Amino acid sequence: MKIRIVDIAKKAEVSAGTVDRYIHQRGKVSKKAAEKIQKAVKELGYEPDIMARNLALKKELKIICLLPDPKETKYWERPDAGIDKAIKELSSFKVLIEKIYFAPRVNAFNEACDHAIESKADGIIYVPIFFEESTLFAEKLIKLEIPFIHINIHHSEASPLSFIGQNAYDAGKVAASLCRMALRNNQEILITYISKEQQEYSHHHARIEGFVEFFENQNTQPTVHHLNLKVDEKDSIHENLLANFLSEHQNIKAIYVPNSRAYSIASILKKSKNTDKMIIGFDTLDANIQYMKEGVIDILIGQQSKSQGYNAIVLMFNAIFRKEKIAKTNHIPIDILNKENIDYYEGLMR
Amino acid sequence: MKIRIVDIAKKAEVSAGTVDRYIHQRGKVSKKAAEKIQKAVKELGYEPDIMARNLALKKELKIICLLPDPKETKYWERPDAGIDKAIKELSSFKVLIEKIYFAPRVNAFNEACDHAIESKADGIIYVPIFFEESTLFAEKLIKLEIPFIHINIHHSEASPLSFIGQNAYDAGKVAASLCRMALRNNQEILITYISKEQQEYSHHHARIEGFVEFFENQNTQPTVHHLNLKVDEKDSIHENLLANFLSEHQNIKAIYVPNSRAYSIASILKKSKNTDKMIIGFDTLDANIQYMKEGVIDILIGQQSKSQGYNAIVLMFNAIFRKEKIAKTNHIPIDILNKENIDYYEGLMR
DNA sequence: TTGTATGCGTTATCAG
DNA sequence: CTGATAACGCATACAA
Repeated sequence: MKIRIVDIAKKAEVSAGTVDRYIHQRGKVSKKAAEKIQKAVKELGYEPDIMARNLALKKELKIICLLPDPKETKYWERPDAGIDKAIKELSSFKVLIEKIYFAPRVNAFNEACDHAIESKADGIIYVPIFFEESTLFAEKLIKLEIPFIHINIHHSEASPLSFIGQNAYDAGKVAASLCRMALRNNQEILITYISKEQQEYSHHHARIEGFVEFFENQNTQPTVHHLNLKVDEKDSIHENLLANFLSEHQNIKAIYVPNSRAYSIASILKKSKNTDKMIIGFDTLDANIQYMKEGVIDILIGQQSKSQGYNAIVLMFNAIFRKEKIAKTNHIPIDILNKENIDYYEGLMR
Repeated sequence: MKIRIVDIAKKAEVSAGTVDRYIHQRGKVSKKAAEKIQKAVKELGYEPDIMARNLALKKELKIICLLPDPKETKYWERPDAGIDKAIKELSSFKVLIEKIYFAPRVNAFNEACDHAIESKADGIIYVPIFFEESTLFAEKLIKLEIPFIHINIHHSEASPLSFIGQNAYDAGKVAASLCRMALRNNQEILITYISKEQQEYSHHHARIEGFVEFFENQNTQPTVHHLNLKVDEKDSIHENLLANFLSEHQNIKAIYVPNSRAYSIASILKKSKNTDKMIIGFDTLDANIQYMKEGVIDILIGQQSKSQGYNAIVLMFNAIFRKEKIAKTNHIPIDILNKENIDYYEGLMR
């Protein structure tokens, strides 16, 4: 049978109002009353009725999500879609979920943070894309006692309520394990990191580390080359650099791209009809998927981007609305995708 | 702003009761009233408040789940766990979820079906493990107008409200694509199907078909051998059969097990120190995972068993409680698992 | 065929 | 500090 507030009120010989004040520690309750109520709660085992609570609630909770503008970086479309899904799903609850996009630049990030703080949220979800600024922001939030969750990028020094994302180091190892499976003896590997000037991300480096260190524990260790390219350079420069590198190192049979820009390498190789290389990259951007279906990209590592956005919201909701304690880290699976299984990816997330 | 029943009642110049009767088509409503209400609903856009509805509801919905006894077939532990998760999550709603286990035999299945029908459920979820009996059961349910969902095994002839599970044929292709990646020229493949006497499942055969047909579309086609074993036979018989087969066909480098019994092949190969074969199988049973971590099994194809159970319930709940229309087929991703990513599998499902 | 009143469990307000 | 009571939006029983 269901225990209601009035049930424990009767048992404790006080009124429902007092029980409510005790349970939610609002207003003052005398010691005598508190003790009696505590006893009654323990004996009867009260569980609040979420439905009734939500119906009676006056003010609504506010959750703010800060994320890089999907218009600027395509990757963020999917977490964004996940957030939208959560918004729809939670629409019958009294929660207001507000999204703030920021351009992937330090000052835009800072502005967004300030804006979020002004909005007086009950919980904040953000992507700690800039290390130091994120730390600063976290300190402010802690001072204001606003709980916050990190998604996608690991940054435990800011001690968020929870982190939800992939273990980048191990993701690199997974990529390496697939290279090892496919490569023959003496074949070599090239790691191409295409990044913006002065803007390399720690999780990309972790993916490289994991990849490299995987082979250090193997019996036979293929030669691993590195080639760093800058996003701002012209395509033709990349084409030349890559072509030269590959012709100097004829044994390279696999190219590892530790961020979502595999499509860019794929485009070069496709143009030059250099078709015998294996490409392995990250993230299911449309462009990546397209090249995978054409057979240019062989493997993509997926990180369930949509589900990350979705679950960040749901976690925060459960934490502040239902007062559940949530896990400090929520590691997303490291998904191996190829031409054959890509069509089913993130199936039930729609 | 939120539109309530009284809002549209006022607009339509009738009482809330009439609106309620119209919306839920209970009781009679005059044509004039119906039209006015319809117009008001269209203009204002009414969305029922799930919370308030649930609070006011008298009787609770009943959902029954029929699934093979996890005690008899280990595989079913995970869908079962998923069902439990859904039960917990929906506990604040007025739904009663009842599980019925059956031993994996025809008469036990039939008994369970009868029992389910007697229980007068509002929705039934079951595993159509026996083809003809499932068809019969489906016909009864249709006659009784009880909606039902199939999980894990595809059986569209019974025309369930929805099917949730993997595309077995494509899963076979995924397995094949990984073999192709790993195999060198001239290396051969062995398919071992370990089944019970007179009890082969169509989805296992589909996994074999998909596997075989994948290679038919490739340039170079490895030789594929077949070896069928019966579960009831002694281990030693299997050991001998396999040993003989492998010594007769020295070029076999990969063994494909189209059901969850890869551990059984792994155990044989481990014992005989036959360590250079690649094993690829299905499902993350503890035994399979164990052998994968030891390096005996190389690849497992996962089908998110827990999430299947969980989502079956949630889907049914949404269908009958929130009256959502749900997709006829819900294909689960075809997950590629190896030693490196297995620890993160089904991460957020806990 | 229609309108109205009561209750679901909680929150929030207000008078004691 | 405490108790009583009116919402919240909907379902349901009953009266008209």
